[in-house]
Amino acid sequence: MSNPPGLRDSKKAATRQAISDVATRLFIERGFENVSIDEIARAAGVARKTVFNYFPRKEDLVFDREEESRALVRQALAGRGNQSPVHAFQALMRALLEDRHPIFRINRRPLRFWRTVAASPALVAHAHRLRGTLADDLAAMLADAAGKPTTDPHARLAAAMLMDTLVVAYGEALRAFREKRQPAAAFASVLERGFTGVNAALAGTAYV
Amino acid sequence: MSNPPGLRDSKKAATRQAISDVATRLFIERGFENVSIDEIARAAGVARKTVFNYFPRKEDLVFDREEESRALVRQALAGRGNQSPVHAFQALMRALLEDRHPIFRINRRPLRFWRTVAASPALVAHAHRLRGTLADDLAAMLADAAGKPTTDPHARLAAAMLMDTLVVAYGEALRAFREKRQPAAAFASVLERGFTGVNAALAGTAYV
DNA sequence: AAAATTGTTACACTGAGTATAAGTTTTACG
DNA sequence: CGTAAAACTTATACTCAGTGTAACAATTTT
Repeated sequence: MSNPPGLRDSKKAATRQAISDVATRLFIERGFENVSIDEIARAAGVARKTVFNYFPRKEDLVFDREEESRALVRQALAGRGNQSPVHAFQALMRALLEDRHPIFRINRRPLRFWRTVAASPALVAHAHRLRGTLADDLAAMLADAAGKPTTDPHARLAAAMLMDTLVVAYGEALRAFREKRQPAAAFASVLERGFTGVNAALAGTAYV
Repeated sequence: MSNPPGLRDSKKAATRQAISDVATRLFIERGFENVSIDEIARAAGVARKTVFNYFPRKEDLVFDREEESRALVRQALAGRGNQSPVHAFQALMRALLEDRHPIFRINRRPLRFWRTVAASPALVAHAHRLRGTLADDLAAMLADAAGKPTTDPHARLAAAMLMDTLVVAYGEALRAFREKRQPAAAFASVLERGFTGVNAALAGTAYV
């Protein structure tokens, strides 16, 4: 499957990284809307088309780590043993928090990142869109794990509420960090409230 | 405040309606992505710029009733007496369902509408975006009603979960309608589950 | 009936995103 | 090795959404 990297692949990785780095810098300096793909291509010493090659939409230059989280969840649900799908998901989140997993990294970088996002209507819109598609995916995974049809409303409800919990908890953790309070405690507090809600909502179904 | 309509205003309303009707028809016939603003303008006998005058973004030709629902909620929260904000919201939703309010209309029209939406990635994305901004607005309204800062995480959690409940319940009602089951019952069933979850999540806060 | 408002239009422009074919570099294979 | 196939990059040209501006036309006000 995964052969030794090879010159081509490492060049590709380098090009992709170069474009991403240049774009990130420009976006932070001047804001997402005020940087054109042309500029990014020029600054990265690459053709306009090459940028689109790696990042089909401009927003992908900012958000390009969806797949990572999806894989994490899929994996956790696959290896959940006889635990219920929702509890497996909740256990995963608690573990990620406990292990300080990079996906929940709470420091100055994501703070700056989300500040850049908040400053751009297009990026805020894209973030909402991502939340939506991730919730849809999670719903399908939960339904699948419970052996229900992928459109089961209980799965959709559970997935959406779990996503909300994560988003709100993470946002609150960042706020706590900014205000020099305890981020992990803030995160956990919202997390447990949300989980309590989900468990109550789904009581009596195959998901909890 | 509201003077008699006047020729200008009625012409405006007519133009807007004409554009909207033409666009709706074309979108249903050929799909959102396969109809350009130019075509809509031509078919409506109006300048391209006039279309953008009434509908700043192409997606607004499809979704243009956000404000309506926002007003409904704002109104309910304003006149809630000594009821908690979340319960006032829940009571409103139960009442809208009970009264067969047009906003929760369940028949062939919204079914076709959402089929058109589902067929277009851009429209699905926009629907997610709308869900997000409506949840943000609701959070601000709830926080405001409870006398908390607009960024209160509990308000955000409640608002997001309430939005999810509505979206999933409505989707399930449409599905029930399509499958000739009882839409209202399906709606109510998801609604009450969601509300139970929200109430459990927010227990002990100022919101329930 | 003239003047002031306000909506419509024509024109020109920017920038995202797509299509295609030609040019380069890497890899695979004899 | 050296050549051919595969894969990435590039140039070019295009479509379409969305914005800015100023001229124009219709309505409303006085």
